Amino acid sequence: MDVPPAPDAEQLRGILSGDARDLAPQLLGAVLRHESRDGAVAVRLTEVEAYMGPEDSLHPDPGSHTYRGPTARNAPMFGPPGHLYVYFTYGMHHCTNIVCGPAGAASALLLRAGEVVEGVELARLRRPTSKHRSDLASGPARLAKALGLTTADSGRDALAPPFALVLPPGPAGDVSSGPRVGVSGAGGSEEYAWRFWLTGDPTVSRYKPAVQRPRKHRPAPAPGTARFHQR
DNA sequence: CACCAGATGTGCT
DNA sequence: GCACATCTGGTGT
Repeated sequence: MDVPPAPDAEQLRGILSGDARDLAPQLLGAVLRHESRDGAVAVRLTEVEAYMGPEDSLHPDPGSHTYRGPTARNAPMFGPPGHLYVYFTYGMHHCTNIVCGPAGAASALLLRAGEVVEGVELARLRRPTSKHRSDLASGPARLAKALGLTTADSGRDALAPPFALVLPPGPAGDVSSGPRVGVSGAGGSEEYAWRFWLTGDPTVSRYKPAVQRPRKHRPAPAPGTARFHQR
């Protein structure tokens, strides 16, 4: 029985140059591996979310970090596919995306959850608070922590050492979809149901709707007052 | 299950 | 300057 050869890194990059929303189901079941000085950890992805860029005029994505254009932080999202976009949030967490789409088009898949399939001991050391093996990478910041990723890894190529990405040979299982987690405003609505997960997988993070923030009151400048910059 | 403190980079004003 | 954040873990009901 001939098995089609696994795509090499550049073929994989070609695949990843597609639309993140179409790629999401293919990435479910894929394995991302990171080898560090401390050892290797690999995660089989079970939950991802697509984020698009401002250039998608049909469906500009108000939930995306790129909605208001390029900045120093989101620059990797505008770069070539197959690279990592890692950002820091809530004062103590990192989240990891794999960049999709051709260079110049900002889109990515946020890695929300997975199953640690290699380096469970190291992942446990990195995540001492996890009580069960299924908790090790069950959430975007948990997944980044288990893989040992920080903003220092943002922009690095996920398809070259010390990283590796392997797609599943075929569909990994039934895929469900729904609104994205933690995205406030319209970007978190059913209209942007760009969260995808393997139906019934125990490592998928528990759904939590975005916290509804009462629009913070921004005092209007009193009439007659002017603002000017220090210099 | 609900609620909430934590702690700081980032981008808008 | 300051509000917000693609979240997590702990506590209490």
